[in-house]
Amino acid sequence: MPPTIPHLSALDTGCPHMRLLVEHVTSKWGLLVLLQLDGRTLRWSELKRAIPGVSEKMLIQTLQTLEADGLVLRAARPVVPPHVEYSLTDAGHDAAALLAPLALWAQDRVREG
Amino acid sequence: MPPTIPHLSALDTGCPHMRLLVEHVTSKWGLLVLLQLDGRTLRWSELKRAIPGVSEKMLIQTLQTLEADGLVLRAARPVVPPHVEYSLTDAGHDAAALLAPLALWAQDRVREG
DNA sequence: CCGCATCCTATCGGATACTG
DNA sequence: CAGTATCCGATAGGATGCGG
Repeated sequence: MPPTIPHLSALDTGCPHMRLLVEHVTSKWGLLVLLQLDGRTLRWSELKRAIPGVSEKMLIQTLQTLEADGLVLRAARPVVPPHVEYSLTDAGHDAAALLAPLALWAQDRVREG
Repeated sequence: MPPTIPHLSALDTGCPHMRLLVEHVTSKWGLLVLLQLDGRTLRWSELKRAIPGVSEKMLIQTLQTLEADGLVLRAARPVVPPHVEYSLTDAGHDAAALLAPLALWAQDRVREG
């Protein structure tokens, strides 16, 4: 079986920065947030409802991490009560596009076995 | 921006089994093992040398997890001293094929920012 | 050469309560 | 509504030493 990429020539598999970013987007809630925001904009409360089981702490923390990574866009309107919308940046959409097939593959595999 | 997949219709984003498998293949050492074994067979000691910084405990543990998931194949020849070879199953190769682009994307992103 | 067992610590992540 | 603050248990993962 041939390798998927021209073997490791283009990839520094040990790079810690790359690892960190991968950890962020594949983390328990990071993955769900990116998939939920793929192709649409959601308010904080909508996002929370769309991801059953997530705690407020983890949702905020995950969103802040992904925002710092430049994957998630936070748009706050200064009204009362507060109105905050989350969406994906172009880079975030790229990430979602890479993660969706991975999630689908994993789901298909566990359905059989 | 249109969604990457026909929105969440085919994907149960909350499925714990799917999550677990994703965690395994994207884990700190799981990712590196799959990429290193992509397209070639390595002995345990070779694999350890190919992944700088990995402890024996984590390497074994990771390999056993991936083997239990049906992604890694362990072939032990009953000689002394022991000779054990690791390679990818077809499913493991599929996983590597999905992970390599993700790793490359992450690497390209951290190089800029 | 390959792997198991034990200890130890840092971090992840859940529960709860409080604020502008 | 959209967070912040604090506590606390579980686990990931590193260090070390032993065994066939």
